[in-house]
Amino acid sequence: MAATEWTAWRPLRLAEDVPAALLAEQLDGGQSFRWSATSDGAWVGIFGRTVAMLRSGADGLEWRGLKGAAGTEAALLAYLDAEGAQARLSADLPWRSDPVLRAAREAFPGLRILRQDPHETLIGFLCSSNKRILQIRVMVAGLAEKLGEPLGAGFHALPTWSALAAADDAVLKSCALGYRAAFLRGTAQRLLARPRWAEEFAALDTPALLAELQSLPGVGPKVAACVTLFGFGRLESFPVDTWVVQALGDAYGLRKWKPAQLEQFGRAHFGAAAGLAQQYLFSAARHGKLITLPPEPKRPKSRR
DNA sequence: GTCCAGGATTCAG
DNA sequence: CTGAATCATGGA
Repeated sequence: MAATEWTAWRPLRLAEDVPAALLAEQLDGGQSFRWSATSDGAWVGIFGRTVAMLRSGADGLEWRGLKGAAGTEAALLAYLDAEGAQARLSADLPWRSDPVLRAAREAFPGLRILRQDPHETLIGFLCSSNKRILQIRVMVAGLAEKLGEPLGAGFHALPTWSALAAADDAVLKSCALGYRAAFLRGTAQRLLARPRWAEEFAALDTPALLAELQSLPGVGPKVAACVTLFGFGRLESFPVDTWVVQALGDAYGLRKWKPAQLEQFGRAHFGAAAGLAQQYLFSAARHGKLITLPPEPKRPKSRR
C-alpha cells in the first residue's frame, strides 16, 4: 500500500455530516465485511472493482482512490446513498412515538443502509452464520485474496461464482469457513448456471425475492433478509439476528418471541423503512446504547 | 474449561 | 408443524 499508489485526499460531499464514530459504524457495523481501519484512523475498502479510502476529518468526509482508477468518487457516492433518499425515510420512522427507536436513532444519526452489490452481499452473509463480524471479515478477505481478481496494489475483488464452484477444498478450508464452505460451494454451483440471477431476482417483489433466496443452500430467513435489505435495497426487509432478538426482547418486552414473529412485528411497527430501523436498533444494542426495560423477574408474583 | 457469534439444516416428536 | 441437536471455528 505504497503512498504513490493513491490519489490525493479530496472532499466527498454527502447530504449530511459523517463524524468518525458514524463512519466506523457505517463501514464496519455488520453491513459490509470489506472495510478495514488503517493505523492513521482512515478506512480502506473494496466494493465491486472499486478500491477506496475514506476518512472523517475536521474539514468533513474525504476520499481517495487508486491512481489510474476511474469512477471511484461516483462509486462511493452511490454506495453511500449520497442522494439522501434515506434521510426522508429515517425522518418518517415512528421515532416520535417510540422512545427506544428515538434513542437508537440518536446514537448514530445519519446511519444509512449501504447500497451494495447483490453478489457480494450474498457471499458475505453466506459466511455470516454463527460468526462475529470481525471473523466474517477475515473469511471474506481470504476468499478475495485466494480466489478473486487482482485489482492492483495488492487488493482483490470478491471471487465469482465460477471461481468459488471450482475452488479446491483445501483453499476454502484455508479461509476458516468451517461448515460454511459447503454453503458457498452449493450456492455457487446453483448460481453458476444462471449468470443473470441478480437481475432476475431484482425484478421480483420482496416476498418472492425472499423465497427465491431461501431456496439457495445456506440461505435461511435471516441471511435472505440481509441480502434483500443490503444487496437489493429493499428497505422494508427486517433481518432478525441474535442482537435484534435481544433488543426487541429487552426494549419492547417481546421476550420469548420467535424470530419469525419478531420479523412480523418489526415490519408492522416500523413500516416502509423497517430495515433502516433495524440497523439503528442493531447498532445501538451492540454499543450498549439501547433503552431497555427492567429485566423480567424470575418468579413473577401475583398482585393480589 | 465454558459460552457465544448478524444461523442453517437435519432430525425427532 | 415445532423444538432440539448438530455443524466448524475463534475469541472472550
